[in-house]
Amino acid sequence: MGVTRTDIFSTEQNALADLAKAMGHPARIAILEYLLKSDTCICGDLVDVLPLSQPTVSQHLKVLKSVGLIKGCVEGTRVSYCIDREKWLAVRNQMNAFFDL
Amino acid sequence: MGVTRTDIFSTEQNALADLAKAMGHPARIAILEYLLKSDTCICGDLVDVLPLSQPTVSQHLKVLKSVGLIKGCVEGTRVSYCIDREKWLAVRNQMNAFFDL
DNA sequence: TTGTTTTATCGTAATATTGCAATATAGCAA
DNA sequence: TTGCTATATTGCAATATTACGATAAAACAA
Repeated sequence: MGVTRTDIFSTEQNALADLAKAMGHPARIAILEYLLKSDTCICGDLVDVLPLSQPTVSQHLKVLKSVGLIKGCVEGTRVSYCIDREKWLAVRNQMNAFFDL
Repeated sequence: MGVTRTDIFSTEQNALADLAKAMGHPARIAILEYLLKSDTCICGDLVDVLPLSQPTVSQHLKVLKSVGLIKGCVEGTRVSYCIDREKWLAVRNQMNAFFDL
């Protein structure tokens, strides 16, 4: 019915699935790659770099933020996003653990 | 419009996103975990193990097979699925490379 | 104050996903 | 052949996702 049965799975299974889902769009992969490269954590540039509209980029950023992979730092009128390094390492370990099962 | 703009991203970005997307459902995580544990690569049991209908399980298996994470081995009326170990290692490396960027 | 810039949100249309009942298909047994 | 078992496919309804134009909100400049 278009709705995922999260209730019948473990917290860990849902968490891993949510992370994977957030990474399950090429635009979000591109955004993560861009943020990984630029430690300066620029945001508005993403709209220039990606051939997507500003609302669409904003939407993708929201998805990535919702799972904690990135953080938004407000700086005046601008919001500069950056990788949440702590979460990033945690997710890396989570992925490693899964693929080493 | 519900349709992902794959054309504006690289093959690598789309490939990684497709893999993540396939992993982006708790039922598919559960299926992968089950197949990782049972080297005997049973299939029909998945329908008993998971509180999902047979068509739904079959659908999830199809998604995992489409990205190559699992293989289906026909054995009479039964089809026993198993992890594609070669692909599994490749994906693990792909993920590692991404998270080590 | 009024403008400008930047980002977020709203509203909407098109498409995708999820889940299941019903049915089809394939292999085997009798 | 018929019947049984196991899996795949079809069809459908409900919901989710994607994308973008329009607009709102927030901070700053003049």
